[in-house]
Amino acid sequence: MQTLIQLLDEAGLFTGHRTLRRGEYLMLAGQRDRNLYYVESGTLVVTVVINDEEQCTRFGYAGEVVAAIDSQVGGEPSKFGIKALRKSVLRVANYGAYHDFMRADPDRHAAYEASLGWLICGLLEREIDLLTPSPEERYRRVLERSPRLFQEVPAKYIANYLRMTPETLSRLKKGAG
Amino acid sequence: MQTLIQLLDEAGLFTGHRTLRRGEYLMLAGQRDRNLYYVESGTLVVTVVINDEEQCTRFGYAGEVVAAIDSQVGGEPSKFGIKALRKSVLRVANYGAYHDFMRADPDRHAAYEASLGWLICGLLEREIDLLTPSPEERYRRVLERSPRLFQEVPAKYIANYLRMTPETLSRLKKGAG
DNA sequence: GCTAAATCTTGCGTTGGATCAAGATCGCCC
DNA sequence: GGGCGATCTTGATCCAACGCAAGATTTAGC
Repeated sequence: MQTLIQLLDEAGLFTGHRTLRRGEYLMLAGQRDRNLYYVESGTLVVTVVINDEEQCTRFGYAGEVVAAIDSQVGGEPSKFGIKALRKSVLRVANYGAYHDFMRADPDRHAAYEASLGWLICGLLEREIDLLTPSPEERYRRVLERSPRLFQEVPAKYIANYLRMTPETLSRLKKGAG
Repeated sequence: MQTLIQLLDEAGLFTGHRTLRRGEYLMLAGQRDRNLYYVESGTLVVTVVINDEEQCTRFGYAGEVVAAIDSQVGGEPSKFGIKALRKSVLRVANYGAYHDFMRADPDRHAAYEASLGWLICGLLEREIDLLTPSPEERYRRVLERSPRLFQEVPAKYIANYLRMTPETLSRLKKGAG
């Protein structure tokens, strides 16, 4: 079966590559970004600044697609920034072109809508994680669902993502294996 | 301009009414529900059970539409329950029929996709609220954006929604006007 | 309108996670 | 592969929010 990325590639939607060093920003909060990025290698983090603190909202692993979703929907500058956690190589496509391409064919259109549905389910899951009162419970929930997170992302980002300090996460790891 | 509800009504999509007493459940978590509900009057709360505790994830006010979104997308039983906070009257439509109706016409289809987009933006906003570390800040963020919440929903539900105890919310109200 | 129940407020003791600090370890870059 | 900055661990202290309880107030239902 053909992957989405192969499909986009054959359709000539990718306009180029982008290489990021560790710590380099793909985009800053407050900017309008009209692209979609396929992560060929590396790891990205999507952040939002709350009270002058950078908070992690999700991660982009190799093989995944990232974009400033809120900016594509509302047309406004995005609230989110995206930063490379290590040297990363991305393929770039225009989001509007992707959008039009997906809507041009009934099957692709259905796939596009399905992807929105999964995105929504992911956000609902994330909301449940964040509503979970105990740090240990949050840790265990996410550990079970996203093993990749703990393999590829430095602990201090995981701690921030889990709404706790790095110290607390470190103690949880020790206690709960 | 014609509202979405008028459109659905004229298309004959509403199959009936449902009246709920205060405290009565429209649906329980773990059930599959294939309907969409228009809130004619009253107020609903969407909850999820975490560690035997009911947590509020959002509210349904008069004039709004609620549904077990995750259940419509994944086809699985929903993680969410929906309860009436007061006597409420709903109009009921089959979600699949609504879905097909919206996809049958290009304009409606575009409106349907736009509604998914706004849903996503709302969930992103909610994530930012929940990531906000200080209870006072969370209170002020939501107060500014959702005045209706504080008019129509008992404080203990608001406190739960804001990830704090009713006591803490009560003290914040006193302090911050 | 009256009554009962649910909700909200306020005070106070407790505590879990934050903060601060110091040392150990990791891993990136040259 | 070695040096060094960044990250991670561990311990000690602190404080903001929680939990409990009791009284005031509101609201629902008859």
